Amino acid sequence: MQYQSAGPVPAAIAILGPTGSGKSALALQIAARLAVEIISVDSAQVYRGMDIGTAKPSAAERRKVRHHLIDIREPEQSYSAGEFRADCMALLHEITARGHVPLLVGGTMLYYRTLFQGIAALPAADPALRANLDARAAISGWPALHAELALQDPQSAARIHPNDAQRIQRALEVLQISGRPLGHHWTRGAKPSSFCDWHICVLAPERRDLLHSALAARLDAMMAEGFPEEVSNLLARGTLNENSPAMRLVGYRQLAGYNRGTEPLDSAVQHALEATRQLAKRQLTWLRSDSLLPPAATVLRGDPFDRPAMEQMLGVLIKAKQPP
RNA sequence: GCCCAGGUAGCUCAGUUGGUAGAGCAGCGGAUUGAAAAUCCGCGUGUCGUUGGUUCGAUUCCGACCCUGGGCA
Repeated sequence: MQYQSAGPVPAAIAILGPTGSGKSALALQIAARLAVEIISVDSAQVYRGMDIGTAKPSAAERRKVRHHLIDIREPEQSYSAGEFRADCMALLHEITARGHVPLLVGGTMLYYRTLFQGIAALPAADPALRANLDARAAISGWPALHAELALQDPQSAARIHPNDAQRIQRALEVLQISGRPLGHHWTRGAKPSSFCDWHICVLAPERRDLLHSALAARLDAMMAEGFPEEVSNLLARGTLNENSPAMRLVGYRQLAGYNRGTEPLDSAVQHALEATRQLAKRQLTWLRSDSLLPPAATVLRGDPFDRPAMEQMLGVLIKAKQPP
């Protein structure tokens, strides 16, 4: 609500698609014709020093077009969907005030969801509390904590699977911090998405096999650019372990095994590729879901491997956004 | 050439004392509210190497052949 008084309703463009579907390339084509600033909607590109494996835009590209929400955290830190929403809302207004068009580019669909569908006003994560819950789970197991949740917050317990450690932990965390179940907060916090006039480009490959070969080629290129060195540099800091959010990222997690000597390189690379495909599949599931996009948006869907379709999408978009 | 061990799902393998088979991984589908590139859930028909034989019935037992390892020559 507080954003309605912040100025005119921004008109923004958003590009969504699975990893490797050419979001950045399309963004640069748009940037060549419109005065845009890019907002990265990517939970991995927030980390400094994690460039190759996150397919971050190059220094040259970032010099050409202003990018936001890249390199805003150290790999030891965490970022969150809630923080993203707040940061992004502020940027939408700042960029609009500068007379530029905000261009959102990324594949972190939960972040988009917080923008398009709103997010409840929930207490932030509490590391000490999480450590405490982890310790208890190590002794009695997550199903036991799920049983405990069932007593205090039956609604959440019914929704969350007993094996889903992360969500059980979050539900208990919210309960302990606020004394209220998750559902209580949900009914109060949701915000509408009508603060923005959205033009949304959805890149949805028709053929999975083409996406898979693009992902393989991109991983090869990352390896040639020195991805393993990037991972060993991160591990050399001595401050990261397998539970750090940054080291759970696709590729980094698998190459860390190679770096520690527990896995041969070819096998680590193969597993990294598989993890990338699985990520793309989950992103495509989001794109098929009807709980992601805002109801009132202008949505353009296209197959990124279909050149004419992409040209047409670009043309429609430029025409719609060009000032008269 | 001989001997031994294998040949079962895309891969690695289990199993069937004869009644046509199941795990892990991969893959596919789904969920997704401050870790989301995370986390979790669901989905298993495959000439059981080929071909003969025995049998009511063979992937299973027997023979031959083919292929892959290893050993001996």
